[in-house]
Amino acid sequence: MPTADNRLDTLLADAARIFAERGFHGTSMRDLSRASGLSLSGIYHYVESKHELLFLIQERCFAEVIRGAREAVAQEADPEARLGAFVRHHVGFFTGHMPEMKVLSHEAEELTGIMATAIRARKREYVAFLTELLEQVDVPNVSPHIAAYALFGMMNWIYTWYRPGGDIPPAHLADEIARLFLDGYLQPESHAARPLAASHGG
Amino acid sequence: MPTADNRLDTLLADAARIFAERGFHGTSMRDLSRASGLSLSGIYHYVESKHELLFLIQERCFAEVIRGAREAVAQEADPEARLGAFVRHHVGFFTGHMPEMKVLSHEAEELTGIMATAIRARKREYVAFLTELLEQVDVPNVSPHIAAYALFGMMNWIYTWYRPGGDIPPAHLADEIARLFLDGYLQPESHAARPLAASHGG
DNA sequence: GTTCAGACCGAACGAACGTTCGGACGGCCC
DNA sequence: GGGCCGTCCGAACGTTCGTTCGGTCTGAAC
Repeated sequence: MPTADNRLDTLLADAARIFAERGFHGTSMRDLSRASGLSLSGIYHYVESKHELLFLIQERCFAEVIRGAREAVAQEADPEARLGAFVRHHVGFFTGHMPEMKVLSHEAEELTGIMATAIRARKREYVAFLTELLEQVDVPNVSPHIAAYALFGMMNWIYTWYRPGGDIPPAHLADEIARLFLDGYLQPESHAARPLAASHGG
Repeated sequence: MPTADNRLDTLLADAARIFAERGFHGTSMRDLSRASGLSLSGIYHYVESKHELLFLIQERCFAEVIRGAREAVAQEADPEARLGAFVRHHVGFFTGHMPEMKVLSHEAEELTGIMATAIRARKREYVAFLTELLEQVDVPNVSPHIAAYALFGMMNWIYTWYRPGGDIPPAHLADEIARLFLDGYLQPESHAARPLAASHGG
């Protein structure tokens, strides 16, 4: 017998899965009814609108990924290590929550009004957090602004090609992306052996 | 007096702009009618369906970006320089054709059947081209497969944050991304002065 | 002057959409 | 046992959707 909270949780999980598969506009409330086992009108007992479903998925996902990132980064002292921890956490979280993170990445422009404002604030918070980490690593002539968005691009693009359960383990993907961003593709030997890149064993 | 070819060209350009603004599913044929100056039924004189509009935008865009990439790469002999040329061309093309490239990146899963097959073939061709360039740069312990998608992520994510006409010139963005991918964020001095990174003046 | 094809439009089609409404059912309180 | 609230549903609402149909207009061909 499901509690009210559980019911909303599973409804959001189902909705995230279908939104990820067919897109927000490509999904009908009838699709969600079929997927969740609730009737069409029954869904409206838990949310006020289709847009609120999208909002709740994005809001909860942002809250969780931001909290996890702060925890992961707090365990490192060295600026480079903190940066590496952020990347590995983000990629790990992404591969572990593909539907929600795809909905977060791909349906970023579907909300309007107060819901859009709230999500934009979360996004600014998360981007600012990464930007600060980048600024604390002292490198000359590099824009932390561009670097932040380039890094998010490397990481968020995952949803377009990566399939969990394939032949790339999530931890390996996280290490590769962290190493690519920090050391670059040309990867001089002097850096290939850095503790950061080697700490997860390749 | 517009010729038939011109009319289709401007229709596709208008459609790409609106698709980029509101998304494929978020755009109605009535929106396109308003934006193009054609009547609702008049659009169907040029295309058979809304999906064919999307297909033509994507097919033409892929053809153009692939042709341009081959040209740009052909002018360099050194593998690293060819890789850099690919990145700078892709980013330059992206910033110069934002609506079409956003539609290409963001509406990649909306087509079905024979149209989807054709676009997927183009995509495979383009990804394979970059993968070959990556393989010709001899670096140990790096997966060209992951590197290709990471690089496309850095570059294609542009549409979510970059605004042409802002304070980042397209050429500067292209240089920064090329440098980030090749040398990494930590960018040791030994590589900061490499001819490739310096060739476009930073 | 008639024919004809290409370019284009107004009005309408059936289907699908998000949402609403009135009510049914079951357990808890008094 | 009667009232009540939370949970959930079937049926329908009005709107919007992609697409179609029957037509008009223009300019070239003969």
